[in-house]
Amino acid sequence: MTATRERIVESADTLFYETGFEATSFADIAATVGISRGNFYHHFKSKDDLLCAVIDLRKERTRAMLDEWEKTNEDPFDRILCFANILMTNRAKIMAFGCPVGTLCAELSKLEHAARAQASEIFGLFRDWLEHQFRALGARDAALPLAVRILAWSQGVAMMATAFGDEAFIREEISSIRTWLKEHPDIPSTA
Amino acid sequence: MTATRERIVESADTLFYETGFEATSFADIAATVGISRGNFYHHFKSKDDLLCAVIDLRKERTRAMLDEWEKTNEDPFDRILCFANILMTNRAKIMAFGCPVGTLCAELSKLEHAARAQASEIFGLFRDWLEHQFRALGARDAALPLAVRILAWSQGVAMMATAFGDEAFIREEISSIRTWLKEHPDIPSTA
DNA sequence: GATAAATTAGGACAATTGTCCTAATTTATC
DNA sequence: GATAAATTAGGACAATTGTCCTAATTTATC
Repeated sequence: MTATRERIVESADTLFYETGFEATSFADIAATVGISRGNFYHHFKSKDDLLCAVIDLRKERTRAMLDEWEKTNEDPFDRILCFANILMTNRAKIMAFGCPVGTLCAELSKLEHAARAQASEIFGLFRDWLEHQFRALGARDAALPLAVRILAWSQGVAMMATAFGDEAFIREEISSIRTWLKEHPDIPSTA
Repeated sequence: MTATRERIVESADTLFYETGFEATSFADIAATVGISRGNFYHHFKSKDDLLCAVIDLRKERTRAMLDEWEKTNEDPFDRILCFANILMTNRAKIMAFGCPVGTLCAELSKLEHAARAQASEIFGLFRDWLEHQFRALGARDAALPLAVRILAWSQGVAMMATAFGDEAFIREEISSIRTWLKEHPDIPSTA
């Protein structure tokens, strides 16, 4: 049975997000899952191995979320707005713990951790998906710059939300993103 | 003599930035400063106390930097560009360790650390200073939103730089910030 | 230059860390 | 239902953590 393994990854995912990778101990995870501490090494060969499993889970879930947005929205414009709206949907957690992707990348960078590049790939999934949407909107060569721009924008808003805890600001920025999309000269079909 | 205390704070400042607060041990700092490990407690009553001293140092240096920008630039427009340019000036460190202010805020949030609010005040210094500059440019009620917007923008660019390590992107974004400032309808004197 | 105060070195401390090992228990296989 | 395999619990481990204490040393005071 791999149920235990999945429960470990699930708990580690939450704890790594809410308290950080380094600050989360096996004792913390064991207490949450309800298993013995020495039992981890039957499922993972090290804490780094567990981290890799958590990152893989996040990548998988990110792909699923992006697919879902694509499936439930015909208009690429609306799809991009789905992306912007996660700031509002997850506002409580973002204000408390920051963006899960950004904060993990930052922590692994400081630790010079081998999984650093893997974590950045989650950003890569968003970037590529957004580029695809902008291209569908007719942005052509501007698609990639626009994708990174809106990704950076959302990261900036997330950081301000963490620092100042201002929910109204998040709402206003999402509104600004919508206006920016509609009026952008490089996006012919929405202008 | 307080020289030792200052050297401790100095080393801690660098190490907290480059490897994180939690991941930096007294042993690490002691090795850098070249003193005994048990010697810290004559200068600081705890690691949290040392963190407070580091944050105070950063706030002091931020104030000094902002004063300097104000002194060496007549035009508030140029002053704001000084702010945007730190992304380029510190690009190597930002790509390696992220923004020192943002990453500290994020880490302390996750740790639910008492000094969390203190760290956010560094962002507050930038925000208030930027608001002051936008007001000087005639932005009136738009000054505060514009200040937080450009602060968020810089944070987003810093995070992308950390994740993707793309120096050209930083350069392009600073250029975009300049254009944005010049053409913004809420800033009469630059439009 | 003697005396008091400030500073430092070195080690002890209890707690915690990730890791590993072994014995017990559960589960799957025939 | 016996046997093998997979899983788990519990504890040992060496290393490291922040913290504290004491004795030695340096510095300041008169």
